Amino acid sequence: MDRRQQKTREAIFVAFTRLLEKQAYNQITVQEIIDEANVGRATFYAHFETKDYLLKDLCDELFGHIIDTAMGLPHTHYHYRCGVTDDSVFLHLLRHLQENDRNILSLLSSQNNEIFLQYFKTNLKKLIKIQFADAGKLKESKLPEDFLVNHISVSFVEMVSWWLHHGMKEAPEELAEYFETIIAPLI
Amino acid sequence: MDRRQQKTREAIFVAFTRLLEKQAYNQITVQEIIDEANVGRATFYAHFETKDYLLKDLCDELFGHIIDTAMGLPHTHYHYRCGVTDDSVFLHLLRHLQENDRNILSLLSSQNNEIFLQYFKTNLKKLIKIQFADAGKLKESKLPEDFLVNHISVSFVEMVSWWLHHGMKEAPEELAEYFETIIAPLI
DNA sequence: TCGTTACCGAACATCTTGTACGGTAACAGT
DNA sequence: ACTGTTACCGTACAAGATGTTCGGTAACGA
Repeated sequence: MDRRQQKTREAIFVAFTRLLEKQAYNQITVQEIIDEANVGRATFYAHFETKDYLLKDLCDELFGHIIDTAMGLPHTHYHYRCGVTDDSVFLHLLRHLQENDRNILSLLSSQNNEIFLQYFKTNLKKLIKIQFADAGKLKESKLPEDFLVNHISVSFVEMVSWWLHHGMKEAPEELAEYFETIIAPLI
Repeated sequence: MDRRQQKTREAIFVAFTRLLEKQAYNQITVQEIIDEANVGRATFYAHFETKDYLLKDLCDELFGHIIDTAMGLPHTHYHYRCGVTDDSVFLHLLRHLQENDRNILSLLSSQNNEIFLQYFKTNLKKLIKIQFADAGKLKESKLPEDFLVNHISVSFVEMVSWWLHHGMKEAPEELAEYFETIIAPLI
């Protein structure tokens, strides 16, 4: 890919991220983005059809990356005794988040957090569905598998949201235990 | 209050709701709202400062109503045996939802559902916090009370969301049992 | 009946959006 | 090093949205 394209795309992402940390998504205009990114108007539209597509592409990069690395991990045994094993996907995700890769934490705790939490959930759901499908873990439960996958994904993401809004006082390991407590009885 | 004001306000709410069922919130313009509601431009701005405030007022009416009626109920004993008692707040809410009061279901299952789910969560959290504070139920748990209140609220609302997106096949009673299954072990 | 007030409709300046086009310079491949 | 390609810039533009103003009309409550 042309180096010029890469730079422009990156500049727009960075500018957009900076704006998202300060303002509500709805209030951000394309004009502000191109001013902040210092690119021409036509250039912006050559890269992204609309502001919404820019958001989508940004999120695909952010969460695609996180989930993909988690995909590579060996599948965890969730109800393995009472504790959380060291290679738990969830603990891995929490640690990964704590590193604030690509300012993902700033976005997840900004006033636009709902948008990003939604993308997070969607991607996490895929991950969990695959993990459970491979492991064949949920057959025993009385609850529909689909319901359970949804519940687990949502619970995790919302726990992260809660964590952020309380100053991230807990260590990832402690949070993982919380999660174990609320999920383990179900599987 | 002047009857003219009531009618205008109601007309705008109805028009706005109709639009929200078809379009994304971001795409809806004030122009469309006043066309659909058949009111003058100046009139709209006399009632609502911005589109965002209109949304806020609408949600306050929708969820304020639902939660207020639930507030009036006697507090439920959640871990009362294994079953859900007939006067469970959650079952009450589910039944109330099923009646589709004020088209709240259309909004909760529209493409704008995230917005409304968020308002739902916020209001439900208040309700649960009060119920638990009065009953003093959560003292025994290892989890922080705040975390637990959040988890319960979020789980309920997301369960409703799941329900809607699957065609509402389950009866409220059945859903209430699902909820009991995922929450009861915690309290 | 009468003073008040909500509404209408039109006009308005200002901003945003998305597109178009010619000129310039960075790029990739030979 | 040369050359054709292509991404970018700057400017301009039409179309439409926003939020406000103002005088006239009619519904309202007392």
